[in-house]
Amino acid sequence: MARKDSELTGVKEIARRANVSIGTVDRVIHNRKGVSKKTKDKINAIIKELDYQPNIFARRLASKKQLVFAILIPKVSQETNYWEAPLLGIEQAGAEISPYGITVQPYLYEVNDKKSFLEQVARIDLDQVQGVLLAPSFIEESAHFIKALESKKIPYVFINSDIPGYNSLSYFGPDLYQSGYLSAHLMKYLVKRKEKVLIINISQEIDDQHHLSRKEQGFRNYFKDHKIESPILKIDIQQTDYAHVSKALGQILRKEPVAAIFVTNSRVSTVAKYLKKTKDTQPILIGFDYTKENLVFLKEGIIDFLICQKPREQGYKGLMALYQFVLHSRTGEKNNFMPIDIITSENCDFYIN
Amino acid sequence: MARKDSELTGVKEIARRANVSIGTVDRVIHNRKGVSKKTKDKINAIIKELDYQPNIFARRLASKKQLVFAILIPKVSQETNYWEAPLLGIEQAGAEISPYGITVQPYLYEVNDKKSFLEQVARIDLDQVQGVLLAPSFIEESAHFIKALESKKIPYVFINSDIPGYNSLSYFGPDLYQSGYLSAHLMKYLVKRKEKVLIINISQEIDDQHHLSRKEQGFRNYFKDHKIESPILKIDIQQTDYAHVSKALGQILRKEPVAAIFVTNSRVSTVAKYLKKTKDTQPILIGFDYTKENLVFLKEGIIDFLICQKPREQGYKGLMALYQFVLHSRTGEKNNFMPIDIITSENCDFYIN
DNA sequence: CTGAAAGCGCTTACAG
DNA sequence: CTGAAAGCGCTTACAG
Repeated sequence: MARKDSELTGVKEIARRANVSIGTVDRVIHNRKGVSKKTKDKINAIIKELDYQPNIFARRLASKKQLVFAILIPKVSQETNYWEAPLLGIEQAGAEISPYGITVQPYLYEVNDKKSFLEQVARIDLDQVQGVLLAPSFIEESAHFIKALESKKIPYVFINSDIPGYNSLSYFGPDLYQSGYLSAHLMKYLVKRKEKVLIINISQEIDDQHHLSRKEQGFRNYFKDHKIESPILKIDIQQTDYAHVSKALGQILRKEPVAAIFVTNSRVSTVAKYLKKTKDTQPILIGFDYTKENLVFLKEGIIDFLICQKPREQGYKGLMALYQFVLHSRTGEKNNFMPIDIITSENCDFYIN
Repeated sequence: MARKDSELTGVKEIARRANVSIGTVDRVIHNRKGVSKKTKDKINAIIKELDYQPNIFARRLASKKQLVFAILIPKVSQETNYWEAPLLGIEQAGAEISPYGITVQPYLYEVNDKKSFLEQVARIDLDQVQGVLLAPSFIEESAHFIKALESKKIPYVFINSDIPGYNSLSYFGPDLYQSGYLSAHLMKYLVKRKEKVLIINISQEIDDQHHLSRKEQGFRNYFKDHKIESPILKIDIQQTDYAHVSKALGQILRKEPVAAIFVTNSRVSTVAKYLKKTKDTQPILIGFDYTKENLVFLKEGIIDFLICQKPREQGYKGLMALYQFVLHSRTGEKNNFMPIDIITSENCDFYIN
């Protein structure tokens, strides 16, 4: 039995109401050119009126082309295996969405190397990419790339650190300020009144905008807010290799013995390595991330606390957010702050990224 | 231009090779009857040889029927809002997979009421259901239901507690034994040598197979393994209302003052309520779950530690596992133990289910 | 037990 | 600027 006209669904019903062919409807839906403003407006009105939701099965079946998501994050380096976890999460999400015709293409840069970041960016062909998941480690270089994405209307998601003020789809990672603030809260329990505390930033890139600075601010503000009298020293080390770090540490620690040290990133293991070699009384040591190197020192008792923020989940959820948006136009929360997990030698064996 | 025969894909290629129609191929793929063994075997061999993966877009487009997943979990009760979290996770997953033609039907039973469990089970029409997500609170009653599922070949996933020995697709929840074990580890730091510790089970159903017993075993075994000399008392309270619990507590605590109490489930708030009213020295109190009631007592310092195991994630991941299996024949890990999070008044505001 | 045909709701050339 | 038709890879009656 033939369907009544009024029961048509989808493009056919739209076409019928607009008195055009489904081809024209398709053109309007995809914002392709070659449609008069008049018919375009008419069709759009009907789409709105019907609250038309395209059938994704039909769409993906008819259009054989794959969607490509580019992943721009650091590669695992000799210094740290931190970036293994996000990649695992991304791979899992990638496997789950691959049946929907999505291909994930990783572009991995050296974590300390702006040039390598730019090289990877150059390799991405934006005409072949429908979404980007990135860790914007280098702020200026990222800004440039993001402009290109926005002009092509390619959606992008930040993980691990964000750059406020951009129109990213969403962000999955720590609340940097808050994680510094919580570290200070922990610190409060561990140092006595007026004992000195040292903040260490170890990174090639350190400036006021930078991610590490936001953690430092959180840390300092906790001390301010709670009127803690311990003086805060601070040192920036812009060469990340052990030789440089140990030299810088030696200089300051010989002059200024401190009760506790707060390292603003995963490089805490480098500091631990130095402390282990000195026989002085060991200061309390707090740092970031569940890396292989850090775990060793945590279990040895050199590192006291690690703050960790679900790196694996950042990758997984970040990619899923991209998928939800590109395939289903579904947007979730913009800022997704990971829980601030406190890892000690006692609970580290149970930790799940 | 006509395609070369060898380029056919999917059912058409299978049909060509087997010298049958695609209708017959479809029958074999779906194990429908009415195909001679001979052709069936031939087709199955070809499917295997080609490693044929059905195109889910085409499948879902052609077959207009919805898939239904039944959710069988407790409803939020007056006594505890624990089950709110899993339901939220389930709803989120449900929203994400609804574009794929999946409908989620909740069947919520009273957490303390076997009859209500059976009533909900009776409401589920197994001929209309393609998967089940359940919290098997009542062991015998669940066993019966599971048998029905297995005879109909309906896949099912456990959350929150499992029943070992069944052929569930997977389990998302605590490692019950381990969470008892970790609780004891915590306890070790908090009680002095030879001080008494009290274990409290509050539940209508308590027996050797039961979930609570497995936590208790873990707890006891930690003490054994580590030769901790504190004597362990234990009490089972099978009426969960405050009147009964407080009476039972009064009886034992008047006779036997204890340094610490371990409540094996979320009912710890009932114990806290009692302790708050007595003016005796307060024992250390450890229990389970991030419920509204428990949080109040945690912040007041009556409850010292809450063990929490991501109830929201259990629901989300459980439903996703069902979806992955039913739509993509993808199976993950069978046992998915949630991390054992330790919540204190210090970090409770940062906790994410 | 098996086949031939229609149709699911889109996209993609191609024709005008 | 627009339309008509073929086709994506399945499932679903229906016919025999």
